[in-house]
Amino acid sequence: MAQGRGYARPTGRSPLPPRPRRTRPRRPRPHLPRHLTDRAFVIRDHLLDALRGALVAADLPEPPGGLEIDATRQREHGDFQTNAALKLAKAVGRPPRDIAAALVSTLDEKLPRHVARLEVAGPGFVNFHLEPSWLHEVLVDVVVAGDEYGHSAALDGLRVNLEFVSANPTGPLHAGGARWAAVGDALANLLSSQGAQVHREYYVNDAGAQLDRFAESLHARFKKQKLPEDGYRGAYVLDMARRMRAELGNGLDLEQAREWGHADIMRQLHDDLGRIGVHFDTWFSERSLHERGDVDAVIARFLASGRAFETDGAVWLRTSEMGEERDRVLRRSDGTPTYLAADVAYHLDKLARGHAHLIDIWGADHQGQVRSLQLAMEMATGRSQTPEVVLGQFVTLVRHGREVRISKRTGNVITLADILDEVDADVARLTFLLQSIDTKQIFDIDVVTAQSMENPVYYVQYAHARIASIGRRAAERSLARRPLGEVDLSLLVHERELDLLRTLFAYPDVLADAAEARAPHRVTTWVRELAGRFHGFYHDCRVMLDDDPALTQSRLWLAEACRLGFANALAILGVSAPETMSRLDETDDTDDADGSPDEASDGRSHDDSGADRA
RNA sequence: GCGCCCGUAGCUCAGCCGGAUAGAGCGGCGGACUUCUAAUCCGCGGGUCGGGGGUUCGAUUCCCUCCGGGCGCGCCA
Repeated sequence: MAQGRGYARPTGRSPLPPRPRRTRPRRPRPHLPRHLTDRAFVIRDHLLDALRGALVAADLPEPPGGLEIDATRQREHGDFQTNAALKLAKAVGRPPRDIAAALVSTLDEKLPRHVARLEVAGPGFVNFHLEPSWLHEVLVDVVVAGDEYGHSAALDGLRVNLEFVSANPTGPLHAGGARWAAVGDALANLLSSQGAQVHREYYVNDAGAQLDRFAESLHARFKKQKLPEDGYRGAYVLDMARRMRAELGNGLDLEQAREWGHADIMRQLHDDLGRIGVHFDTWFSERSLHERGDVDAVIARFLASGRAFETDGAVWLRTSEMGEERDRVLRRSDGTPTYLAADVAYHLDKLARGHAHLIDIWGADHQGQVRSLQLAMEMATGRSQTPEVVLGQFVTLVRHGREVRISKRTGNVITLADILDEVDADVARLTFLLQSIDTKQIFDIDVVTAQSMENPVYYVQYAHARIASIGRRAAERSLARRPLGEVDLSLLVHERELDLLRTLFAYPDVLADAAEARAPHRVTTWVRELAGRFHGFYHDCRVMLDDDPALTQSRLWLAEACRLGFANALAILGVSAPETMSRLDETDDTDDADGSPDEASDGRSHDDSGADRA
């Protein structure tokens, strides 16, 4: 990530399109006393400095690719390790263990602060075993950073426009769209944690034929006529027709049905997204682009600049000049602009509104559009890789052990609202954030609902609630945390305690890496680990000890540091951090009750299920 | 045919820009509640990291190839 300070991070190929790199030098935000992000690297920089000194003293060059110091994976290997000797072996023509031994003996002359001992291990690693004191400093860092713990200024001030969901307004949001809602919102939080100014945006495709067809279906239902050939036959259309009649009475024409239907769907989308805590800054209407003439203007500009040409009454963008196999149509021979033309106009508008970096989260079925849009944007602006498109794989809904696939067109879908009727929003959100968006997700309704007591959400929330509970107990005893400066943190030496601190130490890296990789699920992975470690600590280490006020104080602070970690990570994921958990009784007989087949998937459903994927 | 994603323990998935004996949850078996909520903790069993090459001191991780699965390559959105 961004902290390429002191030690080199090789610039590897990322599987995703290039990321905005921090262009300005890191400058801490003024209102923050001091970031852990900055301080956490102190230990590594400190060790690197020492190591660099040892290299010089031993008359060794910097290893190719730079010096690296990493946290070890196994406790027996100490706290940090360097592979410097391994990397140096070939260049210097000496066995790696010899080099490592030389480094160690030099370092041994004056052990760096916090270092207990050094050793040569394995093929030639140098392992740093540290005193727990360094972890006690981590605790201080966490507490000092408070709510901003782990945050960074890496993207300070960068204006990011993040478009997600953007499902067609032809039906309620289904489970597929819900995944992008959870992921997009968490990604927005994540980028904000790195200092970016993130604008959440939903593109409303209210201009195309899809909406016409939907309006026809609604009107047909309303008039109890048969549906058009490729109409929308989902039950929700019937529902809507019923409500429309109740609200507006009989005798509506198609245009009225269209307007009412559109407004109603928009309200549903807004409400359903609100139920899982997702709120957009802008709902951008595609129709408005056409009405303002932006789409025509884009086409005219391409024609004027010679980047487009007219043949057989259609306008083509010369993407073949960009190394593509074929050109792309901007305006059909019937005079109507293509989806691409509108999309270009839309993304130009985002730039014009001052957003420096554009990110779109789309479902994998829209992959075919990525290149067209990016090339067209490059031809219009000279900027490549704009927008950055994050593609996510589908959600497969499973119920009663069977995959259920149906599109909005052909029948019912399991909507987000349906899911939220059975599962609380926290469970839904975290479930969507459990795994990488590169893998298709199996959303098993029965597992997510019935088995909720073993859900990771509760595991994590319970850990947070336990901390709150300790706080309440402490308050009952009028036991308050004393100022940190008066507390002897060196009493924290239990392996459970140190594990917690190591986990907290890793958090700034996790956040920064997750943000850069556009992978919010990594935050989920981290917070689950923190929860696991906290439960272990809680079990083995009693916090409030009547006969040991000093240890009690340091453990209260440790618990507080953990609380900050939970609150912070859960906030990024958009999951609540409850103070209490309602006691689990034997009351809920987890039976599966209902059955209705369905499925859904799509991301930026420019169409929705366009041609019936089923 | 070409492109993108995936293929890790019975199941669902982590494993970050290569690092030293591959992790978690669920499921199975066996333990721990007079003490801050046992929605917890501890132990056991379980893996040719899809197959095969290559790069490297070192590959689950990078490259090539094959197999399997998902998705995409329109004057559709």
